[in-house]
Amino acid sequence: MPDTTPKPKRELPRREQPRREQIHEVASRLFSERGYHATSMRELAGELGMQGGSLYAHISGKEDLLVQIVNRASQQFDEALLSLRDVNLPADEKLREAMHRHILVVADNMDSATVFFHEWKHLSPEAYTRVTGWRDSIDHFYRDLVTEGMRTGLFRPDLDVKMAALLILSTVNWTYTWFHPQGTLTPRDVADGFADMLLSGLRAR
Amino acid sequence: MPDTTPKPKRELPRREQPRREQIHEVASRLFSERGYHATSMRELAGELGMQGGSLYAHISGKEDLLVQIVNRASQQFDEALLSLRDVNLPADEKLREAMHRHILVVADNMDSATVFFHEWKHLSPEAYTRVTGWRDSIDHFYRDLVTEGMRTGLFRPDLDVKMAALLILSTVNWTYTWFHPQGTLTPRDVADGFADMLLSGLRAR
DNA sequence: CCTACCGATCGGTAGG
DNA sequence: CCTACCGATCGGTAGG
Repeated sequence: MPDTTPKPKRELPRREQPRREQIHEVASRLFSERGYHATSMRELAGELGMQGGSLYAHISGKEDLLVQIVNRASQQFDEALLSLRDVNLPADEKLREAMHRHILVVADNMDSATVFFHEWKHLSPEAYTRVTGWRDSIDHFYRDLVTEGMRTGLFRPDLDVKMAALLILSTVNWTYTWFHPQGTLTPRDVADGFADMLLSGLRAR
Repeated sequence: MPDTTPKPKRELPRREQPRREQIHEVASRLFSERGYHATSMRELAGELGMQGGSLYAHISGKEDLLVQIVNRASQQFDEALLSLRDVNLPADEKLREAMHRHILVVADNMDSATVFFHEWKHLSPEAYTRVTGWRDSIDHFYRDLVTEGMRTGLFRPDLDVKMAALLILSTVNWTYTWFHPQGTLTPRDVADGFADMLLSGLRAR
């Protein structure tokens, strides 16, 4: 298919993002702060310095925007975690690394992550199914990791795999509610701290 | 003509239940399924078998409904946990009990809990402040619990109190996303399983 | 990207 | 609790 996108009359300065990228970013912020349905296209346009109707020169509709945000978030989780599958690491170190990557994605995309966790249920059936597939694959990743740890003798042999995976997922996902990217704690700090406690337990020896 | 009215998905509102109670219940369900802003007062009225305008004979406005739901949820968390403060139990057993109560509140009010976690940021300043106060007091409760465990030698002496409290809170709060009250796992199962793993760790001895 | 506009629907009210 | 209605605002479109 030929590219029918109209060429801009002049090159934008390099530090300026493409308009679509700006829209994505501002939409993520507004959707996360006010919620998807509570954000009007006119508010979004206003923050971008344009009129409401002008948005539709760049996007096809409001739902399209939500789908984009959620899709890109899923994709980032996917890339971060699934590439770890084949890495040759002991299960405990792999867990630490997975949690770090997982938290990094959340921390680097606090807005999209919030939208992702809050609005994915309200997507159209098609997009909904894709997100459900993502959730399953991430869940599967952590279950496999736990299973491997048990098989290699690094993890307790009596673990409930499903519950252990849920325990891990809870801690990394919930970061979207409290983490402050500008704070003193880095994603590395959080991942290391959480992984240590999860691996060794709170109880004194 | 047969009655084609769709039956309510959960429990049939009991006839002797006050109207306000029914409204609260249905509103919780709709707000949790579709989101607060995406739910119209006419949909809510429809599910209750009345016309849109008739709702206002019972409530003062839509926001009032949200405030009620969030307030009652906060209250239930408060009652469940803060009464544990003065109970004389070793820290590990108290942790298990606190997690059980916490998860029980979520499990018994999946809809309100979802609304609570998703919409509290969108409340009016007054209600927002109250919820923030609740969050702080629950956070405080878990931090005190961890501190006590360290002081009495039951917990590792090198714990980061703040991080440990966040770890615990993550696991109990996140249950609102995956727990199924009709499933085979009971809140007791989840609390015991999670508490065991948190206390003893995933690592083999 | 703007102006001007569409039908639909929103939360809420008046009067019964 | 209903009927009838309000002004406001919604997402989106046409034509430039």
